[in-house]
Amino acid sequence: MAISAIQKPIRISEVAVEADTKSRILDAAEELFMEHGFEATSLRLITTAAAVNLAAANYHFGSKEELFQAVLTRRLDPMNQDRMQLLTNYETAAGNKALTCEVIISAMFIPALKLARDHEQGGKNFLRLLGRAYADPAPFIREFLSNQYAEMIARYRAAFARALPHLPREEVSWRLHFVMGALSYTLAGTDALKMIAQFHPEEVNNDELLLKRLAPFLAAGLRAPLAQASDAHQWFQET
Amino acid sequence: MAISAIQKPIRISEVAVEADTKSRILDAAEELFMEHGFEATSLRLITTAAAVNLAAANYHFGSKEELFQAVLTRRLDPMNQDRMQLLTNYETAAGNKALTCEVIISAMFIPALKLARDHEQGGKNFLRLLGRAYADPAPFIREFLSNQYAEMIARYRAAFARALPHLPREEVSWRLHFVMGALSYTLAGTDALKMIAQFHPEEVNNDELLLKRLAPFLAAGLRAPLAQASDAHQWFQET
DNA sequence: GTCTATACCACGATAGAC
DNA sequence: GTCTATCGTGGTATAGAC
Repeated sequence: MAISAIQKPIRISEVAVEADTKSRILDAAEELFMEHGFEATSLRLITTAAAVNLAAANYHFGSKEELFQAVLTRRLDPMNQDRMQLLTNYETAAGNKALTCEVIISAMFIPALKLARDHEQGGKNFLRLLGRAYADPAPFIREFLSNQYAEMIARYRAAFARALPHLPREEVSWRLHFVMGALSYTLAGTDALKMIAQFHPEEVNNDELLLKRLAPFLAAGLRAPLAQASDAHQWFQET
Repeated sequence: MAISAIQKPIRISEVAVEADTKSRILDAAEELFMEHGFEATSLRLITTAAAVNLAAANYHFGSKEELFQAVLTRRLDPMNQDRMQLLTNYETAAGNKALTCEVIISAMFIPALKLARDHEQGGKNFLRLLGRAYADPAPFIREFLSNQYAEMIARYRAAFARALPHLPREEVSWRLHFVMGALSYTLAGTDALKMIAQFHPEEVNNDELLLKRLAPFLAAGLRAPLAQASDAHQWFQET
């Protein structure tokens, strides 16, 4: 579950070695992908920063795409494990009672915040990388995330369905989709914020404060009354 | 305001000419950018599809980036004009009274729906392209959209601030940010939907139905009570 | 098994001929 | 305006050294 379980462990016979080639590539790639995005980061830049040969990247990871996936997996996998564990803990504590939307949302956010704070500086940028990847059109990224998230999404959809028993299952799925959208967009942001308003400078990069604002917004949206067919005219009849 | 006002008009002296080189490039680029995204679409692919020489793209548009901006501007500019005009109309009709969140949201959505329906097939995909561009890390895209949206965003922020007088201005800005995020993510989606649930097939590509679900969700979020400092513990104290 | 040098083809861009 | 030729850089495959 820890990061070390995913990286190739250093062989015991070696004592106090430098990080091996594979890890050095992974670290350099993470930093550069976070800074410039996937397409704008060249393998030559990565391997130069890692002080390894160009061909080593393809040798260890197969392709640039697989290297990118390895970078994401290393942090994403533990975070999603945490999310599901936290949800299980909450459900156990609640016994037969359904969880509230707020509690479910906090189970999604807390592991993300932990990641952002654990690797101070690095972790915060990783969330931005993740948010961007979530909206990336590249099929390999979409498919990869789809697989990485499938189990977690299913667990959360079930939890929200219990918390919102009056909503049709379809509506629950849509609203979960909106929640994921607002979350990833918000995490990817910082640049987008500038176009909307001037904030207190210390707030823009404070993920905790950011999510404290986002969570009530989303919880209220989740609890919104189901739109009736008779309401439709007030939205889109005109023009 | 119409699209033809932005494209270079065909000179009157020519009768029933074929679309000129510049327009052919623009049309082919729009279709291919929508299908594969910016980075994955090569100028060689575009110029081949448009049946023009490779160098013609750079001659007419300067660079691949500027060609992309031209593709966006052609449809985005009229849409944002429509949005602001619609908001003005609503405000005039309301007189001194503040608009409701629902009405303001509909002023954002209706022009997007009009675009999606006007150029059937093409327009729908354009919204996807737009949603993706909104989350793209490329600096030139972020800066371009920032400029394109600045005026419209300012108008809407003011409208929401009037509709939500009890909220601090900062909170209004944040919530508008969340609204834009959920909207663009939803528009960019279709792929992301698959990871969340199986829907009625006819619904997945029905933008009108989609926005009818999104609008009440967002309106409820906008009206959410402001989180008190004393509420904070229930969100993020743990772990 | 690891790592390196090198070659290959596609890309965006541009200079110069027509 | 349009085209050809060419440049530098990108991802990738492979042969061979250790």
